[in-house]
Amino acid sequence: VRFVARSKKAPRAPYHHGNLREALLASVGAIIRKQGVGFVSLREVARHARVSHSAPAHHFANKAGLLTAFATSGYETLAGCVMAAIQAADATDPADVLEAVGRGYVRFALEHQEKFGIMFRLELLDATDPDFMRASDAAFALLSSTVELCAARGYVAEEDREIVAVSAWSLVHGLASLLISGRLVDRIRETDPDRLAARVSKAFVDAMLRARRVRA
Amino acid sequence: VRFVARSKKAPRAPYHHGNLREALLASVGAIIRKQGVGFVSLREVARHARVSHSAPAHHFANKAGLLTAFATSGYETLAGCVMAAIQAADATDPADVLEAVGRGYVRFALEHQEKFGIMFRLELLDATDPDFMRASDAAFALLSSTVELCAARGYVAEEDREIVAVSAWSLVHGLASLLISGRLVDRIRETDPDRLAARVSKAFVDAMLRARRVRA
DNA sequence: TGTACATCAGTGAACGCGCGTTCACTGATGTAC
DNA sequence: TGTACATCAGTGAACGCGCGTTCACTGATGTAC
Repeated sequence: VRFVARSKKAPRAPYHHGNLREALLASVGAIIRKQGVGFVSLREVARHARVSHSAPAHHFANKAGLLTAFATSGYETLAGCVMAAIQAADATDPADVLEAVGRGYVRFALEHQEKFGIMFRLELLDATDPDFMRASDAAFALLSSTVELCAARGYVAEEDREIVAVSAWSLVHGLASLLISGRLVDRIRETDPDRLAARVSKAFVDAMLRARRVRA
Repeated sequence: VRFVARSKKAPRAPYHHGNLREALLASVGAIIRKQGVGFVSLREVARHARVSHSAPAHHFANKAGLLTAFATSGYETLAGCVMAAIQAADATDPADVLEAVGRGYVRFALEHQEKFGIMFRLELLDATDPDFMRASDAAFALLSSTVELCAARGYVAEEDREIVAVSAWSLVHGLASLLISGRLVDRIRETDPDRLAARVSKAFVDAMLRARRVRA
């Protein structure tokens, strides 16, 4: 009797969650961080968010929809990290900005591995989702517009613009991937990833842009 | 009756496969190529190789063992592709060799996507397997020894050796990953991946090595 | 060359499990009047 | 302010499925004598 009375008094979990959509997305991240992408299932996500296994269906059409929304938030966070790095650099020279973009990209990947690890797994996502496309295009635009600015200031010859943009993206993407995969550890002396990213970005911009500047 | 007679005459599949281990590894590749990594299961692999679902257990301890053996063969193929590219370049200058290494790496990744796509997924593998470690170390040694040769010939300052090696690896690894992920398509004009890889490799070696050579 | 026997390489049934999705339901909320 | 009712956001049982692994088995091969 006392038990029943207590349970009546106890603050019952509300039937309506209030912000389940966001909570589910946060659960996806927590599960990937703790256990890995392979452990993400709709049921596990629901379990983590403490709702029934069929609750997610009210917010996402299916598993791919959930993961796509999660990846979309990843591209938004990426853009935010890159912009934060740009602003922190407080640079007027676009070559300095490009260096900051590189640092921001790698930093994002390492600080948000759970997001980075799924953003390029198109086979798990619905790549035609409009929000997803918008977010990923916006993130890519930060890089390519910086390269274009560099070209406008004479850092990159017109015909090299595309190669420089692709190289820059490949460089930081590869560095982040290798760092996360663990294949780089024990093969290099520089143990601080932020410093490594900064050194790699600087070496690239020094060699590919600053040293070959066509005109000021 | 006639049916029975025919089935008796028909060349029965031999009870012993003969080379099941290799056939299973080939099946892994075929399944990834046709359907993707997510479709690889021990049962599907056995089905593809036309044996019972429990046959693989005689050749691999478990699923991770099968995938690790497959990834190991990937690192061996990678080393082969890189060496083939080096020999095709017929170069004496180590900077030219480094360019060839880059081309070979990307070419391997694109021609053997089914292998590349699993070689860095350590969470699926048993990374402590001695054969796996040996094969991946050997592949990495091709790159780092080329960079060391470049350093010995004055192309890279002593203190930059590590950064150049990491940058080179990151660059080609990132380029291959982005090409495969499809995030690069429609964003660049150069549609031939081999040519793109050659241009990116050349731009990198030109800027990071040739232009900054310390001594001949 | 023949035979007995150990070993190897398969088979197929069975196990327990977690999955995505569907469906009828119910509690909570918001709105029209 | 109160009430009827539509809509929204959850629940929990049920479905059918494929998975990895185990196990007792059997056919094929190799080896000792």
